[in-house]
Amino acid sequence: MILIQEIEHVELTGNVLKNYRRKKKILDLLYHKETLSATELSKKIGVSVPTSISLLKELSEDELVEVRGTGPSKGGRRPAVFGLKSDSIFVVSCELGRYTGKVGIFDAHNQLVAPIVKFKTSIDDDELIDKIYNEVASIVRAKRINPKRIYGVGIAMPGLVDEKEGYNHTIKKEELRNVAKRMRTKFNKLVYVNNDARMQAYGEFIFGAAKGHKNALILNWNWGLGLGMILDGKIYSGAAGFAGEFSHIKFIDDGELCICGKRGCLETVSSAYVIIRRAQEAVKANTVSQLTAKFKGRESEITVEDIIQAARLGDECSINLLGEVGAAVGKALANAIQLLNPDVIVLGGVVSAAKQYVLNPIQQSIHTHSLEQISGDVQLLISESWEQAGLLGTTAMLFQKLFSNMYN
Amino acid sequence: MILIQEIEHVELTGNVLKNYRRKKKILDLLYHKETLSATELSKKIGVSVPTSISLLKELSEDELVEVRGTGPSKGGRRPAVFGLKSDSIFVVSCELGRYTGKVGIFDAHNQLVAPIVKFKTSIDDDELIDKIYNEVASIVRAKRINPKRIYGVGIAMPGLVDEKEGYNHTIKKEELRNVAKRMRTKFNKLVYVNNDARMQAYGEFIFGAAKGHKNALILNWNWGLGLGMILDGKIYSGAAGFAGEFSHIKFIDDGELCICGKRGCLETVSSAYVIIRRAQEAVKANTVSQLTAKFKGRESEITVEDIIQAARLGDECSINLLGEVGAAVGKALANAIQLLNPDVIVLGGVVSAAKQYVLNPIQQSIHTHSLEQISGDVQLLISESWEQAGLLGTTAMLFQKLFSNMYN
DNA sequence: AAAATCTTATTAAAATATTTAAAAAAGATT
DNA sequence: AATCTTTTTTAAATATTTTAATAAGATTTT
Repeated sequence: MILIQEIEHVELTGNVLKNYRRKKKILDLLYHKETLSATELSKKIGVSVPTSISLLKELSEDELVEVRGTGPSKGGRRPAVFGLKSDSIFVVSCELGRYTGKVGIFDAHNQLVAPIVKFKTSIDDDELIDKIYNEVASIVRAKRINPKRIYGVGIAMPGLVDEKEGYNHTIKKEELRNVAKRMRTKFNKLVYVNNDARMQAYGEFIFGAAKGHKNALILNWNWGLGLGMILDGKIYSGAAGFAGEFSHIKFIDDGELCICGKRGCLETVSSAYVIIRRAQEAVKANTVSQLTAKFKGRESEITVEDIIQAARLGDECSINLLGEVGAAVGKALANAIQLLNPDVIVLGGVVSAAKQYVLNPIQQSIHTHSLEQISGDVQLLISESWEQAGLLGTTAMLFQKLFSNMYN
Repeated sequence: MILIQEIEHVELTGNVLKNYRRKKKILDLLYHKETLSATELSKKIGVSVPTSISLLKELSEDELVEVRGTGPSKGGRRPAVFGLKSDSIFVVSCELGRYTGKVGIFDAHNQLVAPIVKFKTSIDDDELIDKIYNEVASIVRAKRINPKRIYGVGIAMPGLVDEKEGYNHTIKKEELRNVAKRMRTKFNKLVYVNNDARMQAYGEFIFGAAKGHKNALILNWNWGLGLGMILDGKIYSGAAGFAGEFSHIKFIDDGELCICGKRGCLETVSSAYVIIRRAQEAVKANTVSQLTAKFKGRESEITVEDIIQAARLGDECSINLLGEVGAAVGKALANAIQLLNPDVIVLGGVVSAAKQYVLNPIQQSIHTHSLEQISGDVQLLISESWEQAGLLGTTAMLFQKLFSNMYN
């Protein structure tokens, strides 16, 4: 079975290597296109039709590819179209938050084989990998999946993650930082680790609101503000994998002290935490607000959702609060737009649920702070599938790694 | 002759196409590596040694490649090494400034065949293309170059340039904006047009201070501030080709009115023009300064070089002036660092000649305004070959286009 | 509506290209 | 000088493309 060699590090040469690369390329093309005919494939991989057909025959024998009916024609015999075989290639994708994790098994059509499983954990959890493994094992048992058909495992996690090394610099215990290595030891599969905002960005790029936009900024607006960037159609990670640290962009000279040790970071003005704190303060100060009526005396229970809900019901205090943080984020985004000239910006995370209450001030702020020629064509959207974005991004990345030719 | 087909748009198929691609790949590898053996090439292009040798034989017959001696060995027969033939492939590179242009003919070893020629022009000059053509023609005559051996012509020019279309949106007359088309009509060669800051960035990346750094920011600090970005080893242009508009990043709320119509752009604080104006004002106000002594009554003659020169001689007024603009640029760069996590920043342009008088305040400012983890490893350098950076970048880009496989 | 014609896909066989394996050449190392 | 290594060449084996033939369906004509 051809894909396994990626793990076993078998050195391929000559014709065997050529064959292996071509097959991977076919799998990759089918992963992205769903179905293709032998003729189309022959053009895309640069071989003649007979060769293309013989490669497809071999892939069918490996049970990786199957005929999925006939395609359309514009006046001739209709072609047989090929696609990835269902139930033959799976990957495991996991996304971690501050206190929880979720994991799912996906097939080559990016479909979940069972509902996403949630569990309590954190990036500093000693048993993180074991927990993931156990959750996966129980899905595998329940759905009677052949474990050999699982080809890769990926994690999207908060922190300063170096994708190449699979290293999370934010994990406290030094010996636990090499996440990729721990995963490989436990699963013995292809492993991929990256930052959550970047994987969400990739998910939105491949399947969501940023689909088809080669230059997209995707903001994960939560307790921090993580900016995932798709530049020239690829995830951008920066020199050390630290790109997109939007949270700690200097926003106000001599502003409030931030957890990072600097003053006036964007995070100190517009994180979900700050929004809640400001709402709490307003309630404590008896400001006229629906929140005061509802939460007076138990301010610590206020959530971002509550504030958004109040805004929807016309609460001026909440609307103003969301407007102010929106304007701040918009100003910061304007700089990013000026620098990167994206064609779309997608908002995700708890705060983005506020929709027009943050969209409008952001849009306004972008107009004020950047050149019309550059920002004029930027679409500003809210993610419609943020729950799955990170998992789907990780899945797509795993398949890409699986089907890519590392040599070249 | 194989390369000409790129211009004639001959549709290649099957083995002919395969052969053509492989030859291009060999040329590309030799352009970047200077010399390679048949064995090394066979590995890099994925064919066996006999095939590699036969391809090299064909390229030799086309006079594109030649044996350049024998390579080293670690205990066996020494390999013949191949390289691009001198005097057989040339390109024309042109760089425009606000009021002047310079042009040179380069061989495949990136060497000038004659000194750079300078001439007066602007991007709005009706006869721009004719002027370039005539300058090239006279070099061709003087050096007896076979015009058929010139395979491409490139221009690096100021303005909002869309690289894909070869369109400069900043040119006033609508009908002159399609620069690539005008060039193709006149020269009938492969044509490449891009923004000057981006081409200088590419030059620094391939040959200069940013060499080997896959994520580099290169600042063209002149009348405007253009930021050329190398991200993941490629020039980054953005969705519409407008990326890197550093000049008009919002820097001061409700600041000075900028030519772009907005207020408080970085350009209004730290362009070469602003530096000169502030020096002039200081002289008019009889500030204690070497400049006052030298230029009182003829303030309009002050140049940036004069200010830098004064700073070098210890003039406190000039040192402070450069320090202030440096701090401003540093603060803006800090945001870019936070977003993009580059591994090197290179400064070029007239103001960068001030060396430590701007470097130190920039460095200081970066430290203050960005996370140590991200900015800690960033090198801050001054270009040592800015005069040629744009031309060399354009040259490298032309060869890359020439040797790349457009289909794929 | 059936037959003829056109298009495109697939298969088969011949022609060509490429790789593999073995031999020869050239130089390095012992 | 003998042995080892690596490159280059050669010839046999294999793979791939090309060309031609066949198949299958679409379109047009009768």
